[in-house]
Amino acid sequence: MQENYNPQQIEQDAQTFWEENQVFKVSEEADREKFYCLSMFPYPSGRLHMGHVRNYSIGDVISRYQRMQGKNVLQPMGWDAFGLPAENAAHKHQSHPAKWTYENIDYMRGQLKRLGFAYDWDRELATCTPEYYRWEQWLFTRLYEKGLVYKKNAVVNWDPVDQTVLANEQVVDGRGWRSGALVERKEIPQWFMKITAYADELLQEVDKLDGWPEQVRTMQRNWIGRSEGVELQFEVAAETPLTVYTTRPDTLMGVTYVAVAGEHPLSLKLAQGNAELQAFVDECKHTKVAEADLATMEKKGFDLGITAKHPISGEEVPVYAANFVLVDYGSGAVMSVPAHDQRDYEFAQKYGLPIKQVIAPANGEPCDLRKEAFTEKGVLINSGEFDGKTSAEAVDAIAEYLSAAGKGEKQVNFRLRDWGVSRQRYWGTPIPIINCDSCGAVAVPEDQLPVVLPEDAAFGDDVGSPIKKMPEFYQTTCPSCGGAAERETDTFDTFFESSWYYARYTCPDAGSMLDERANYWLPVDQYVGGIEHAVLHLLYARFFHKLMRDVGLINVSDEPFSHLLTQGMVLKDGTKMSKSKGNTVDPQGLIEQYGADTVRLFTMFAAPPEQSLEWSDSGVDGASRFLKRLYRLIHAHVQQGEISALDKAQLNDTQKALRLKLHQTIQKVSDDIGRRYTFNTAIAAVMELTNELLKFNDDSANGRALMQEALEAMVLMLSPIVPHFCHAMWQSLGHQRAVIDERWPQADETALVQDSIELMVQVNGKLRSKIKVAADADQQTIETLAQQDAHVKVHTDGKTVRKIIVVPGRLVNIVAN
RNA sequence: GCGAGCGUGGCGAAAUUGGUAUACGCGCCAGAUUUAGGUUCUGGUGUCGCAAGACGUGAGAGUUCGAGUCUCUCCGCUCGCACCA
Repeated sequence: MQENYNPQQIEQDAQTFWEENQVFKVSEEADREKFYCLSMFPYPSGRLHMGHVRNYSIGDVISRYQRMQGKNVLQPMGWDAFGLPAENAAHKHQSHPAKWTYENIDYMRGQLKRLGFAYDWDRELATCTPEYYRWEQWLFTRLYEKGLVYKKNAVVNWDPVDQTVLANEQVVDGRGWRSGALVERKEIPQWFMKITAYADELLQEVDKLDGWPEQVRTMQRNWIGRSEGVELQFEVAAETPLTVYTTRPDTLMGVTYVAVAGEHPLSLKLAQGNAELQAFVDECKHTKVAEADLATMEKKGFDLGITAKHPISGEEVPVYAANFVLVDYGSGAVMSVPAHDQRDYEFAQKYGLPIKQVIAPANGEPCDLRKEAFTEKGVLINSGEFDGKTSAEAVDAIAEYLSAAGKGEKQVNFRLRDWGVSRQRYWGTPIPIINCDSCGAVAVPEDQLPVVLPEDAAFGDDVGSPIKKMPEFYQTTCPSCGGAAERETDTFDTFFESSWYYARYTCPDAGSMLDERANYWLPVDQYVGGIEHAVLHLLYARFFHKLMRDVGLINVSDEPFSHLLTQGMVLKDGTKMSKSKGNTVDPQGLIEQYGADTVRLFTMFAAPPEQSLEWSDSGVDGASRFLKRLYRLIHAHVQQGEISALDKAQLNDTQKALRLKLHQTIQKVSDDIGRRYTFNTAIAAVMELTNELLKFNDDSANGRALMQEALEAMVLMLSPIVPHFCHAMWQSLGHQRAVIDERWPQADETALVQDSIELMVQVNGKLRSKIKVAADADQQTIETLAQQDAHVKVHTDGKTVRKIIVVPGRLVNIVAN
């Protein structure tokens, strides 16, 4: 053993050992309990950032801990390799997305290996390879046959100068990020996946995901957003009736206008020959597609000059075009009740529309509609035959009335919308569809898959997808009639690839989408990734799992991830590390300076995994210092030579106290790592023990045996976190077998027995003293001892003791006045 | 706007089931070692107060013998919002 800690040497040796012995390669073993630990795969953006290091350190600690529990642990890694940044880089540098992506993968793979993560690299996959994406093309064609995908028009951000579709992040202050042109909303035909067909199951099974954080489950429920309401029609003279959906049919008699989207057919029709309205419709076109922008922009409307007939009263109410109504969500029209909806209220105030109260507070209290809408439920007024009914009664009564009149029906709605998967981009999976003038959209037959993305496409200054200008790609023949036809040149949303990669890792070389191995490994036992994926990625992956189940590829589970850990962001100076803010810390430099173990130790120690982590350079120093101290402690111990067996019966008080502390630490660390996932407190407990050991100067045979016991336990407990360090220390402590093959230490119950314990003594809830009592002291003894205590007496003298509360093993509270 | 969180020393944080507020680490102060710097080691470090003690977990209220923890109101910050991944 060298005198000084040399992380670079130690880490190289450990990694060489792991690689030569292929210790992380796993296969299915029917008689062993499996544990599938997955971290969200990275987008190969160039270099690892601290968020990756944190994510993968957490996953690695859990994997290594589970391995020490004797489980057959699968921990894979791969690349979420399609995406916009590769395309942007290609346009910028006139290079190619494939080259850029593969070079990034090679560099980042090297970084991951240098960090010593226990991955089975034989299962590595990159989603941009035809071997991967061919199977999602296959699934898509199957789903097309099953009617679970369809094509419809949908709105995109359109840059009129660059003549291209922009992602939301490419729209800055309403303008294209390159051209600076005012972005327009434009409708184009796109493919959709019927995730709404699974809305009920996706919602119901959230209840079963008890290994997920409650906040994520709530977000999923809210996102799916099941609501019960009524769909009803407002007739418009000489036009198609307007269909609206409301969750508050009890307020129906308070409708004073109807609003339709600016791009609603009715608005568009009336705009012809009405310049003012046309200007308003055009203005509506310049709203970003993002919901947040719609919700926060100024609400504007335009009187269409026509009326709609109230389905019950027959009253004619004005119809407005409004910029906040979405044409492609629901029916593109909403009924408005200003008295009982705040947004409608503000709109009515702005445009001088009537506010008609139809709900009164149930408790008879007055409500002032001069200030704001009354949005709670209550009792109906001004509602004709429905007067006096409660909101709940009125919902049924009004629904029945509408149903009988053929003007409406009760309906369950979901906020969840079908998933638009078409992207007008190059660097993605080609959508396996051929458009034929006579046969329509035809799925590419199975024997013609994969539809390979041409990697020789030319990238230059111009924006947009190059395959849209490559006849050699899109010109083809119709598989159905044999006539000339054109391929889809759109590609899939990259969420498509990330929705099933977890399953493909189980059988990365399968000659089908998945094979029987998936049923051994699935579901994922622990999934680790950023909280920013709480809704979309996780929902799409849950959806895909059910799709794969329903085409017969999976039969062991309905859900992909049984436990989920959402890690917090890495911050510097209080804000998220990002290139644009210039506050990034490159892990590479730290690894070279301190070694991988120090970087891993700091990221695990600085904060619990679900909280944001504030970066601190001096904190990294602290982590490094701890490893050096522990190294010196082990070195000094090993230098003293042979160790004899511990004689538990002959321990003195100091030794007993240290051994108690040791086994309490084993208990705590086991709980912190195994159950609580609070790695920071686990490390703190080991640090505390280290401090005790540094003070423990006992050269006796039993003292040295106890030191050996403690150091061995600490090395085992730290090995998931700083595996290279522990690999070397385990050898130094005299072991032949590698620490990677050892089991997790067990606390010795006999070491945990205590004769006496300390109790806090409070008077009226304030801490006044501490008393030492026998561990088995009865309540009467404790009460007497507490009352006799001098510090207690100061506060109870002259008062009457009313009550004494004894919390066993913790405290005594004397209530006196 | 809607949805979900967070708020504790100078800083990162701990307090797991309503029961010792600030463990562990950083920083800082003092001392030892060292030619010096760095390293390493020892001690100290919430605020006010000479002390006894009082105060103290974003603000305010409530429940309780007892509240960082539970309830309500408010303030501030962060994340997501369907084409960033």
